[in-house]
Amino acid sequence: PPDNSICSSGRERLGLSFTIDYLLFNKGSRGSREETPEGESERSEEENEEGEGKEDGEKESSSSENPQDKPTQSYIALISMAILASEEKKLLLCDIYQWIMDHYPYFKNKDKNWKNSVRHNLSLNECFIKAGRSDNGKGHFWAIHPANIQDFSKGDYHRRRARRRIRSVTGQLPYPFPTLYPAVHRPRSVQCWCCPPAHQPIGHPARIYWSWATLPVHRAPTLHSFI
DNA sequence: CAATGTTTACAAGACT
DNA sequence: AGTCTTGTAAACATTG
Repeated sequence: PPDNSICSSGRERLGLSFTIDYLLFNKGSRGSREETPEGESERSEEENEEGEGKEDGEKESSSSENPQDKPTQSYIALISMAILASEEKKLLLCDIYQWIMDHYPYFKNKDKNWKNSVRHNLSLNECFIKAGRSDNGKGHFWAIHPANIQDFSKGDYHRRRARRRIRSVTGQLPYPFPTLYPAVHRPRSVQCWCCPPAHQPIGHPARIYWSWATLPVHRAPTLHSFI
């Protein structure tokens, strides 16, 4: 599917085969995207991606295991699955709890330590980012760093790779950024962010960037990028 | 106050 | 062997 906000060279530079915009605006046709070149850098990272065909994100849950057994998936995996299974690819903390309990009965009627671990993982791992406040102002939506969506949606939750990818996109840590994922009302006609008009001074973005994740690699995000 | 979020510490395994 | 990842625990801050 065409993504008219990002030209192919820009996408290539980013090493991303889709963006959060893609996820928000092209629901339903997921998974049919071409592979990213991604040839470099990732070399020795194992390729044991068995989690392949979980197209619908739901059904695989705890499947064959005894529901009372602790899931073998890491917290990163559980949180990511919850988020990716949501309509808008973002969830409140309480919804993440709920999804995990719904899909992994092990966590039901368990003490709260696992919730502490969930919060700990959300805070600690760069692959999880805050995506706006909740409606009631209490807490944030949590989303997956766009640089990780591709891997995570394939069931590849390796953090080392995840971290490298984030840094390769942003050139720095993901925080602090003032605006995350405000993209819902983005006009479809916006021109490609990575190819500004010729008259535009270099390094001076002329138009609003819709999420820091879509910033070109060669231009480090700054506060001005979001205003 | 309870829920949420951040941070530190430590141990066990996995990885390089 | 050193580093990284993951899970667990816990202290503490923030927020409604």
